[in-house]
Amino acid sequence: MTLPAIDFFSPSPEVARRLIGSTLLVDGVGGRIVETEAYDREDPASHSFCGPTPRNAAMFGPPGRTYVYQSYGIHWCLNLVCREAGHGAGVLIRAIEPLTGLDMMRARRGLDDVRLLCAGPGRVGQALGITREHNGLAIAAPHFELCPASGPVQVICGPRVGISKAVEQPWRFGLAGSRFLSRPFG
DNA sequence: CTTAGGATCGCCT
DNA sequence: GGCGATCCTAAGC
Repeated sequence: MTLPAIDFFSPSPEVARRLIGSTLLVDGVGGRIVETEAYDREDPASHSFCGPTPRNAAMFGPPGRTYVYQSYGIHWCLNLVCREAGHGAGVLIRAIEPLTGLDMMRARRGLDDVRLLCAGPGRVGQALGITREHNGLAIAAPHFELCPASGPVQVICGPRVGISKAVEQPWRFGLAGSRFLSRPFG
């Protein structure tokens, strides 16, 4: 029994919840999404809060595409754009349970521990080989594979991580009981 | 042109 | 729990 495909025109918290349990591959490497965060316009913690800029342009583009940004000059982080074009909403992929292409991910990360391969947005980017070249691409395009969960998924939520504003919004979502989260839920 | 700071990570104590 | 890495962006002068 397969759930319907994710509607990226939906509000970002809804998409973030729906993405939990989905399988994401980039050039055949990846696994099951176990942690996401939603961001939206009118959200002080969002890159889109101050309006469109060259950097966040993809976030104001069509839904169902990627928004890739670099964090702290080091880490590449992957988002999926939500809502209608021009709105400025997205979902940050924070953690993945590694399933496919383990050796490739180990090589890219320089680690053996499967638990740490994709436990955090920067780690996800490194393990999946995400770079600026991946910014603004359709998630339905050849290099990507996104398959909805094949059954019911138990999702938990809590406050987002690593932000100083709008911390109270419980827009972080996770797969209940997963050992591949970037950190436990409160 | 200059500058401050960030949706993080890894290593230190 | 704290801090340095490391670089790009955006805003200010």
